[in-house]
Amino acid sequence: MNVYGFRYNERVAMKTLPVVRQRGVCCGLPDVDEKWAEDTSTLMKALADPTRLTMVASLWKAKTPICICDFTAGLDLSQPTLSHHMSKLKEAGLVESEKRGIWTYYRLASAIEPATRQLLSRLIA
Amino acid sequence: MNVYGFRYNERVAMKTLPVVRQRGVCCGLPDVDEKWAEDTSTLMKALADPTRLTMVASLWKAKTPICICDFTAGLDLSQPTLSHHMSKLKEAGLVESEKRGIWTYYRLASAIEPATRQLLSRLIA
DNA sequence: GCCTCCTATCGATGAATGTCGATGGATGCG
DNA sequence: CGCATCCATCGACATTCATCGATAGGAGGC
Repeated sequence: MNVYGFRYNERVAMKTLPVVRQRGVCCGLPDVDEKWAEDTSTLMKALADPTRLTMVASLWKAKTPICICDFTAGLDLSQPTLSHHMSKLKEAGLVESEKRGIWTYYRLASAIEPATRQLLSRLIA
Repeated sequence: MNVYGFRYNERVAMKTLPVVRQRGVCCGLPDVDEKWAEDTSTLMKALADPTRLTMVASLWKAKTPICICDFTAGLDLSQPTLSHHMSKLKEAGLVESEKRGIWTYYRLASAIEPATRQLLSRLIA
């Protein structure tokens, strides 16, 4: 027996893989916080699209805010689609916008959590 | 004019947001590698689910490989669903498996790229 | 005041995804 | 050999999602 509740067969696998364990009995799992999983998956979903990743990376690298029309010129997608993606990023708290004249300028949200910011730096840089 | 191809209105916004720019002309975007976006989004997709995140975190924290039946005991989902999620993680290269007896043991893939591993450590720890 | 441009929203549509029950193969126990 | 257990796969289903065209509102040039 060990901390996981199953027995090892020392002869065959003293290493890592239990070959003999009680059938029908499953071992305990490490504790994983449910809320963490939910929240993190939300963030991952926001980043789980090449277009949105490109947008985030652009805003990350650009020193100047960018508006939708710039993306329509650079990416091969329709304006509604890009607007839709951007609004998802905004909803995820990754991006903030400001309207000036007829343009809406987007930039990385200033309130991004440090952990998330570090994640992005790992991801992009 | 600046490097992005638009003019600033110094009076109103000498800071960051261009208010006057040439209509109908969109500026250049920072270069974002297309393959990077594609590959990264694939990884994000693999992690964009609470169940899969829980699985990865469990394997990350556990010092011992875990089999599907352990997850069925701990998570409130059917065995086919968990098996399906695990195969997605495997397909993404995050997880590897070994069959011993009637059990299939899963663990974090040893070949995970260092960058990805660091990402996970940021994410989980 | 009219026209042009930028953008957000709506509705539709096809694709991807998460979930399950059923099934079958593989393994080991008695 | 018969039976129980673990697991992967299949088919089905409902939900979500990415994308587009159409549209409407807002802002500015002329």
